[in-house]
Amino acid sequence: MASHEFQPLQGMSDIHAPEIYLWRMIEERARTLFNSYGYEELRTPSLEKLSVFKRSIGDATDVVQKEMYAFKDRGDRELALRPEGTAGTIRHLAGLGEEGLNSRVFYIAPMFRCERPQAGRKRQFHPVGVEATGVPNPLADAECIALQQNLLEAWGLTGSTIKINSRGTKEDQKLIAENLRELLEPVRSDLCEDCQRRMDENVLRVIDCKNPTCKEIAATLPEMRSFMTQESQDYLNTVIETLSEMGVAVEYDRSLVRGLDYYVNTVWEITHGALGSQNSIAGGGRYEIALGKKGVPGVGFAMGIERVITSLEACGITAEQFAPKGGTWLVSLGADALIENMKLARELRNQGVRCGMELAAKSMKAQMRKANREGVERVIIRGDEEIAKGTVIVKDMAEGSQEEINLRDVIV
RNA sequence: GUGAUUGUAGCUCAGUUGGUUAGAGCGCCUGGUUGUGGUCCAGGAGGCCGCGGGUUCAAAUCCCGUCUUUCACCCCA
Repeated sequence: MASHEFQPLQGMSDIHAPEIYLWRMIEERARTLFNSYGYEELRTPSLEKLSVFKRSIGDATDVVQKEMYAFKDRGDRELALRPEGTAGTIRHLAGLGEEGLNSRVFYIAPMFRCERPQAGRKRQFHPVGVEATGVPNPLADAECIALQQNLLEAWGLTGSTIKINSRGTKEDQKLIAENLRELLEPVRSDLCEDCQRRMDENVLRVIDCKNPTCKEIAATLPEMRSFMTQESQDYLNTVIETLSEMGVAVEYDRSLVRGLDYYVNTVWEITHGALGSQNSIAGGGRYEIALGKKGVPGVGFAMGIERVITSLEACGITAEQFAPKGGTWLVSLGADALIENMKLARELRNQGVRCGMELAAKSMKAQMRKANREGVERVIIRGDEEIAKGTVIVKDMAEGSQEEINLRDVIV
């Protein structure tokens, strides 16, 4: 492990057993649930034209400006590894014409961001996300959040909180920004350095600054929604009320903003206490993404599998619980038995039995030790005697008992 | 990008103020009489002490660089 010759790149990891079984559980249950909601799986390329991300995520966002793996290929084309899933998904859907403007798709795929790794942040990370396109409808937003709630339940994850807010329409956002700047200007020098910068670049972010002084100042500001049109306020209220009807608990959070440019109206976030500084396991929201001539309206979310796993582990859910166990181990005594067991293993495996055997000539003791470590339920022992008689010895590993039976009785 | 932090056997870690052949536990392998696991006992294999420079008679130990780990800021999943 010390030699970096065998290490993956910084912030990237090999996902192997037993952890992989937790990944598979998460992915399988997500696919099943998405299917029940009528979502189709979509796999877009990991590499896209840089412009796909610039236009949808926002040219000025940190994600685009300093976090993307962007480069020119041999043909001098500007490309980037996807830093998130929505842009590529919408690129695909927009290309479908009318049909794409009313679709439901999900993805489970690696994304890349060249940042300094830290708890809950890898350079290659794996969100599971959904996108539902269609004209803005608060019921669609509510259903999307309800789906997410179902997903958490399916995984067995408890102790998370769903926070919700609205950023209003694009027009509202302009008004909000203007008003906030005006209100903040007199106290500009009291804000932290970052927030003074944010005032010019992205005022909304001042609202969710962690700095105590900024927090105090933010608390004195009117809620964002007070600058929105009545229609926008009603939209948010309908989402919250619908969720309440459906029995999904959400928490209105006036300081929730989220960073990507494409968000309009509803935005939400799911946090979990086990996570540390990067405490959000999921983010979502309604968006309006301009690609080509038309804007694609939709709603969606992304949940980081790495962060979900950290949260699950805090709930006492481990990968070992999902590791395959049981099955049969074949012990061979002598060269003939080895070949005979190769044939028997094949038949058992064809029947779906998890079946293993040592392929090299090893002592019986070594073979039994291996069987024990594999955690199999039974061991089948064969030597020259048994082959001559057409029998096998079957040993129950938990009981320690064994009996000799006919070979043909092994294969049901 | 900024600021800390880590790096010694497969894994978790010891390694004293620089000083002989670098240790432990777990794991692994082989045995404990003919073909029987999990417990026990005995033995064994396995280390460019992250990498590259430097200081020194002497470096795992001190200095510099580099890569990596972990954590925080920024930002986000």
